[in-house]
Amino acid sequence: MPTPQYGRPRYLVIASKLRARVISGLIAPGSLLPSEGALMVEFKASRGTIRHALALLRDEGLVRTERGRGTVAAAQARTDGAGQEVDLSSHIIPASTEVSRLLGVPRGELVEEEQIVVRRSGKVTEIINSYRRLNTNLK
Amino acid sequence: MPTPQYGRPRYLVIASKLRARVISGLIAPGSLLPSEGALMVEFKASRGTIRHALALLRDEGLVRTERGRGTVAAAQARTDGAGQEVDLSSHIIPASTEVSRLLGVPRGELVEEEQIVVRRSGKVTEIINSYRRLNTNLK
DNA sequence: AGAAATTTGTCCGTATGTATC
DNA sequence: AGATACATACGGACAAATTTC
Repeated sequence: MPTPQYGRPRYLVIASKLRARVISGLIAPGSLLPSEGALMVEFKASRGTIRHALALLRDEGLVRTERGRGTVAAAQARTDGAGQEVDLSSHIIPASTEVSRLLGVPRGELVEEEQIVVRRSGKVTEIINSYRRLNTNLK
Repeated sequence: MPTPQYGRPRYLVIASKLRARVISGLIAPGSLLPSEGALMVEFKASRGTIRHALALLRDEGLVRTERGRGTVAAAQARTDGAGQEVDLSSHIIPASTEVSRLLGVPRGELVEEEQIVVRRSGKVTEIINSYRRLNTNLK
Protein backbone atom coordinates (compact mmCIF):
# COMPACT_ATOMS: atom_id res chain seq x y z
CA MET A 1 0.00 0.00 0.00
CA PRO A 2 2.15 2.81 -1.24
CA THR A 3 -0.09 5.69 -0.41
CA PRO A 4 -3.39 6.15 1.30
CA GLN A 5 -5.42 6.51 -1.84
CA TYR A 6 -8.36 7.18 0.33
CA GLY A 7 -8.38 8.70 3.74
CA ARG A 8 -5.47 10.18 5.59
CA PRO A 9 -1.95 8.88 5.52
CA ARG A 10 -1.45 5.96 7.83
CA TYR A 11 1.28 7.61 9.84
CA LEU A 12 -1.15 10.39 10.75
CA VAL A 13 -3.84 7.97 11.77
CA ILE A 14 -1.40 6.02 13.89
CA ALA A 15 -0.04 9.22 15.42
CA SER A 16 -3.56 10.29 16.40
CA LYS A 17 -4.26 7.03 18.14
CA LEU A 18 -1.01 7.05 20.02
CA ARG A 19 -1.45 10.71 20.88
CA ALA A 20 -4.81 9.98 22.38
CA ARG A 21 -3.37 7.25 24.54
CA VAL A 22 -0.69 9.52 25.87
CA ILE A 23 -2.82 12.59 26.38
CA SER A 24 -5.54 10.63 28.06
CA GLY A 25 -3.11 8.99 30.40
CA LEU A 26 -3.99 5.56 29.13
CA ILE A 27 -0.27 5.31 28.75
CA ALA A 28 0.93 6.68 32.06
CA PRO A 29 3.47 9.50 32.05
CA GLY A 30 6.94 8.10 32.33
CA SER A 31 5.96 4.67 31.17
CA LEU A 32 7.03 3.08 27.94
CA LEU A 33 4.99 2.99 24.78
CA PRO A 34 4.91 -0.30 22.95
CA SER A 35 8.12 -0.93 21.05
CA GLU A 36 8.28 -0.10 17.38
CA GLY A 37 8.14 -3.78 16.62
CA ALA A 38 5.01 -4.21 18.67
CA LEU A 39 3.41 -1.21 16.99
CA MET A 40 4.26 -2.67 13.60
CA VAL A 41 2.26 -5.75 14.52
CA GLU A 42 -0.60 -3.84 16.08
CA PHE A 43 -1.04 -1.41 13.20
CA LYS A 44 0.20 -3.72 10.49
CA ALA A 45 2.53 -1.03 9.26
CA SER A 46 6.17 -0.92 8.31
CA ARG A 47 8.74 0.35 10.73
CA GLY A 48 9.23 3.51 8.72
CA THR A 49 5.59 4.39 9.03
CA ILE A 50 5.59 3.73 12.76
CA ARG A 51 8.69 5.84 13.21
CA HIS A 52 7.15 8.61 11.16
CA ALA A 53 4.20 8.67 13.53
CA LEU A 54 6.39 8.61 16.60
CA ALA A 55 8.47 11.45 15.22
CA LEU A 56 5.38 13.61 15.20
CA LEU A 57 4.66 12.96 18.84
CA ARG A 58 8.29 13.58 19.64
CA ASP A 59 8.15 16.96 17.95
CA GLU A 60 5.06 17.79 19.90
CA GLY A 61 6.92 17.07 23.07
CA LEU A 62 4.48 14.35 23.98
CA VAL A 63 7.04 11.58 24.12
CA ARG A 64 10.76 11.18 24.29
CA THR A 65 12.74 8.34 22.79
CA GLU A 66 15.82 6.67 24.18
CA ARG A 67 17.92 4.36 22.12
CA GLY A 68 18.04 0.88 23.49
CA ARG A 69 15.20 1.57 25.84
CA GLY A 70 12.13 2.72 24.05
CA THR A 71 9.74 5.61 23.74
CA VAL A 72 8.55 7.17 26.96
CA ALA A 73 5.37 9.12 27.55
CA ALA A 74 6.40 12.58 28.66
CA ALA A 75 5.55 13.79 32.09
CA GLN A 76 2.16 15.24 31.70
CA ALA A 77 0.39 17.77 33.82
CA ARG A 78 -3.09 16.49 33.58
CA THR A 79 -3.86 12.83 33.69
CA ASP A 80 -5.12 10.50 36.12
CA GLY A 81 -5.64 10.47 39.72
CA ALA A 82 -7.75 7.79 41.08
CA GLY A 83 -11.14 6.88 39.79
CA GLN A 84 -10.89 8.97 36.72
CA GLU A 85 -12.38 7.85 33.48
CA VAL A 86 -11.59 9.27 30.15
CA ASP A 87 -13.53 9.18 26.91
CA LEU A 88 -11.84 10.21 23.78
CA SER A 89 -13.03 10.67 20.29
CA SER A 90 -11.66 12.11 17.14
CA HIS A 91 -13.54 13.57 14.23
CA ILE A 92 -12.83 15.42 11.07
CA ILE A 93 -14.92 18.59 11.07
CA PRO A 94 -15.09 21.91 9.21
CA ALA A 95 -13.15 24.63 10.94
CA SER A 96 -15.20 27.08 12.96
CA THR A 97 -14.55 30.76 12.66
CA GLU A 98 -12.28 30.81 15.66
CA VAL A 99 -10.40 27.70 14.75
CA SER A 100 -9.90 28.78 11.17
CA ARG A 101 -8.60 32.14 12.31
CA LEU A 102 -6.13 30.68 14.78
CA LEU A 103 -4.96 27.80 12.66
CA GLY A 104 -4.74 29.99 9.62
CA VAL A 105 -6.90 27.85 7.40
CA PRO A 106 -9.93 28.84 5.32
CA ARG A 107 -13.17 28.76 7.23
CA GLY A 108 -14.90 25.44 6.69
CA GLU A 109 -11.73 23.60 5.79
CA LEU A 110 -11.58 20.16 7.34
CA VAL A 111 -9.56 19.87 10.50
CA GLU A 112 -9.13 17.20 13.10
CA GLU A 113 -10.93 17.67 16.37
CA GLU A 114 -9.97 15.48 19.20
CA GLN A 115 -12.18 15.56 22.22
CA ILE A 116 -11.34 14.23 25.62
CA VAL A 117 -14.00 14.05 28.28
CA VAL A 118 -12.76 13.49 31.80
CA ARG A 119 -15.06 12.13 34.44
CA ARG A 120 -14.71 11.55 38.12
CA SER A 121 -17.23 9.19 39.57
CA GLY A 122 -19.33 9.57 36.52
CA LYS A 123 -19.39 13.34 36.67
CA VAL A 124 -17.73 15.28 33.89
CA THR A 125 -15.03 17.47 35.33
CA GLU A 126 -13.24 18.61 32.25
CA ILE A 127 -13.60 18.82 28.53
CA ILE A 128 -10.62 19.18 26.30
CA ASN A 129 -10.99 20.00 22.62
CA SER A 130 -7.92 20.13 20.49
CA TYR A 131 -7.70 21.11 16.86
CA ARG A 132 -5.05 20.38 14.32
CA ARG A 133 -4.62 20.76 10.63
CA LEU A 134 -5.01 17.63 8.61
CA ASN A 135 -2.28 18.02 6.05
CA THR A 136 0.71 18.79 8.28
CA ASN A 137 2.85 18.58 5.20
CA LEU A 138 5.32 16.13 6.55
CA LYS A 139 7.14 16.20 9.78
CA MET B 1 26.37 1.73 4.22
CA PRO B 2 23.94 1.02 6.97
CA THR B 3 25.20 3.51 9.47
CA PRO B 4 27.81 6.23 9.55
CA GLN B 5 30.33 4.08 11.27
CA TYR B 6 32.47 7.09 11.74
CA GLY B 7 31.49 10.66 12.25
CA ARG B 8 28.04 12.10 12.14
CA PRO B 9 25.03 10.64 10.41
CA ARG B 10 24.95 11.45 6.74
CA TYR B 11 21.61 13.21 6.94
CA LEU B 12 23.14 15.68 9.39
CA VAL B 13 26.14 16.31 7.19
CA ILE B 14 23.92 16.86 4.18
CA ALA B 15 21.63 19.13 6.17
CA SER B 16 24.61 21.22 7.22
CA LYS B 17 25.79 21.70 3.68
CA LEU B 18 22.36 22.63 2.41
CA ARG B 19 21.82 24.92 5.36
CA ALA B 20 25.02 26.74 4.54
CA ARG B 21 23.91 27.29 0.96
CA VAL B 22 20.61 28.74 2.01
CA ILE B 23 21.90 30.92 4.81
CA SER B 24 24.76 32.20 2.72
CA GLY B 25 22.39 33.12 -0.05
CA LEU B 26 24.16 30.86 -2.47
CA ILE B 27 20.68 29.56 -3.00
CA ALA B 28 18.71 32.74 -3.33
CA PRO B 29 15.64 33.25 -1.14
CA GLY B 30 12.58 32.11 -3.02
CA SER B 31 14.48 29.98 -5.45
CA LEU B 32 14.36 26.24 -5.66
CA LEU B 33 16.82 23.89 -4.10
CA PRO B 34 17.99 21.01 -6.27
CA SER B 35 15.36 18.30 -6.51
CA GLU B 36 15.56 15.30 -4.23
CA GLY B 37 16.69 13.23 -7.17
CA ALA B 38 19.49 15.64 -7.94
CA LEU B 39 20.56 15.69 -4.31
CA MET B 40 20.62 11.89 -4.30
CA VAL B 41 23.14 12.00 -7.12
CA GLU B 42 25.19 14.80 -5.67
CA PHE B 43 25.48 13.31 -2.21
CA LYS B 44 25.28 9.69 -3.31
CA ALA B 45 22.59 9.09 -0.73
CA SER B 46 19.24 7.43 -0.79
CA ARG B 47 16.09 9.42 -1.07
CA GLY B 48 15.15 8.71 2.51
CA THR B 49 18.38 10.22 3.75
CA ILE B 50 17.95 13.29 1.57
CA ARG B 51 14.41 13.74 2.80
CA HIS B 52 15.54 13.35 6.37
CA ALA B 53 17.97 16.21 5.86
CA LEU B 54 15.38 18.39 4.17
CA ALA B 55 12.92 17.72 6.98
CA LEU B 56 15.37 19.27 9.39
CA LEU B 57 15.68 22.45 7.35
CA ARG B 58 11.93 22.54 7.06
CA ASP B 59 11.54 22.35 10.82
CA GLU B 60 13.99 25.15 11.19
CA GLY B 61 11.87 27.24 8.88
CA LEU B 62 14.71 27.61 6.45
CA VAL B 63 12.94 26.04 3.53
CA ARG B 64 9.44 25.14 2.54
CA THR B 65 8.47 22.23 0.36
CA GLU B 66 5.71 22.13 -2.21
CA ARG B 67 4.56 18.90 -3.68
CA GLY B 68 5.05 18.70 -7.39
CA ARG B 69 7.22 21.78 -7.38
CA GLY B 70 10.18 21.43 -5.15
CA THR B 71 11.81 22.80 -2.06
CA VAL B 72 12.08 26.55 -1.82
CA ALA B 73 14.56 28.59 0.17
CA ALA B 74 12.57 30.62 2.66
CA ALA B 75 12.32 34.29 1.98
CA GLN B 76 13.50 35.41 5.33
CA ALA B 77 11.76 35.00 8.59
CA ARG B 78 13.36 33.00 11.22
CA THR B 79 11.27 34.42 14.02
CA ASP B 80 13.19 32.54 16.60
CA GLY B 81 15.61 29.74 16.78
CA ALA B 82 13.61 27.18 18.48
CA GLY B 83 10.78 24.87 18.33
CA GLN B 84 7.68 25.62 20.08
CA GLU B 85 6.00 28.58 21.61
CA VAL B 86 2.95 28.28 23.72
CA ASP B 87 0.38 30.89 24.59
CA LEU B 88 -1.80 30.25 27.55
CA SER B 89 -4.93 32.16 28.32
CA SER B 90 -7.85 31.65 30.59
CA HIS B 91 -11.27 33.24 30.52
CA ILE B 92 -14.54 32.92 32.27
CA ILE B 93 -17.26 32.42 29.70
CA PRO B 94 -20.86 31.28 29.54
CA ALA B 95 -21.17 27.59 28.78
CA SER B 96 -22.04 26.76 25.21
CA THR B 97 -24.68 24.19 24.49
CA GLU B 98 -22.17 21.44 24.09
CA VAL B 99 -20.15 22.36 27.10
CA SER B 100 -23.17 22.73 29.31
CA ARG B 101 -24.48 19.38 28.24
CA LEU B 102 -21.21 17.61 28.88
CA LEU B 103 -20.32 19.36 32.09
CA GLY B 104 -23.84 19.03 33.36
CA VAL B 105 -24.38 22.69 34.11
CA PRO B 106 -27.18 25.00 32.96
CA ARG B 107 -26.61 26.54 29.61
CA GLY B 108 -25.04 29.97 29.97
CA GLU B 109 -23.58 29.30 33.38
CA LEU B 110 -20.12 30.64 33.77
CA VAL B 111 -17.29 28.19 33.28
CA GLU B 112 -13.58 28.49 32.92
CA GLU B 113 -12.08 28.13 29.51
CA GLU B 114 -8.40 27.59 29.25
CA GLN B 115 -6.91 27.94 25.85
CA ILE B 116 -3.50 26.79 24.77
CA VAL B 117 -2.21 27.88 21.39
CA VAL B 118 0.83 26.05 20.15
CA ARG B 119 3.01 27.62 17.51
CA ARG B 120 6.01 26.47 15.61
CA SER B 121 7.98 29.16 13.88
CA GLY B 122 5.07 31.48 14.34
CA LYS B 123 2.59 29.16 12.72
CA VAL B 124 -0.23 27.81 14.83
CA THR B 125 -0.15 24.05 14.81
CA GLU B 126 -2.57 23.18 17.52
CA ILE B 127 -5.32 24.67 19.60
CA ILE B 128 -6.40 23.13 22.84
CA ASN B 129 -9.52 24.34 24.60
CA SER B 130 -10.36 22.92 27.96
CA TYR B 131 -13.44 23.64 30.03
CA ARG B 132 -14.01 23.24 33.73
CA ARG B 133 -16.63 24.22 36.23
CA LEU B 134 -15.79 27.20 38.32
CA ASN B 135 -16.73 26.14 41.79
CA THR B 136 -14.97 22.91 42.05
CA ASN B 137 -12.45 22.34 44.74
CA LEU B 138 -11.59 19.35 42.69
CA LYS B 139 -8.88 20.26 40.34
C1' DA C 1 31.12 -9.76 34.47
C1' DG C 2 29.72 -11.30 30.10
C1' DA C 3 26.72 -12.87 26.47
C1' DA C 4 22.31 -12.65 24.40
C1' DA C 5 18.14 -10.43 23.43
C1' DT C 6 15.67 -6.13 22.76
C1' DT C 7 15.05 -1.67 20.95
C1' DT C 8 16.07 2.45 18.65
C1' DG C 9 19.16 4.79 14.88
C1' DT C 10 20.81 5.06 10.28
C1' DC C 11 20.73 3.81 5.44
C1' DC C 12 19.58 1.56 1.26
C1' DG C 13 16.45 0.11 -2.62
C1' DT C 14 11.94 -0.15 -4.68
C1' DA C 15 7.14 0.85 -5.77
C1' DT C 16 3.21 3.63 -6.28
C1' DG C 17 0.22 7.79 -5.45
C1' DT C 18 -0.54 12.72 -6.21
C1' DA C 19 0.40 17.45 -7.40
C1' DT C 20 2.64 20.60 -10.46
C1' DC C 21 4.86 22.10 -14.61
C1' DA D 1 -0.84 14.26 -22.00
C1' DG D 2 3.67 13.53 -20.50
C1' DA D 3 7.47 14.57 -17.56
C1' DT D 4 9.04 16.03 -13.22
C1' DA D 5 8.96 16.26 -8.19
C1' DC D 6 7.39 15.44 -3.77
C1' DA D 7 4.54 12.06 -0.43
C1' DT D 8 3.61 7.69 1.39
C1' DA D 9 4.77 2.98 2.26
C1' DC D 10 7.13 -1.36 2.10
C1' DG D 11 11.14 -4.35 2.81
C1' DG D 12 15.88 -5.48 4.34
C1' DA D 13 20.36 -4.69 6.61
C1' DC D 14 23.59 -3.38 10.04
C1' DA D 15 25.11 -0.20 14.15
C1' DA D 16 24.73 1.29 18.82
C1' DA D 17 22.65 1.60 23.38
C1' DT D 18 20.16 -0.65 26.93
C1' DT D 19 18.18 -4.31 29.37
C1' DT D 20 17.91 -9.01 30.67
C1' DC D 21 19.62 -13.38 31.86
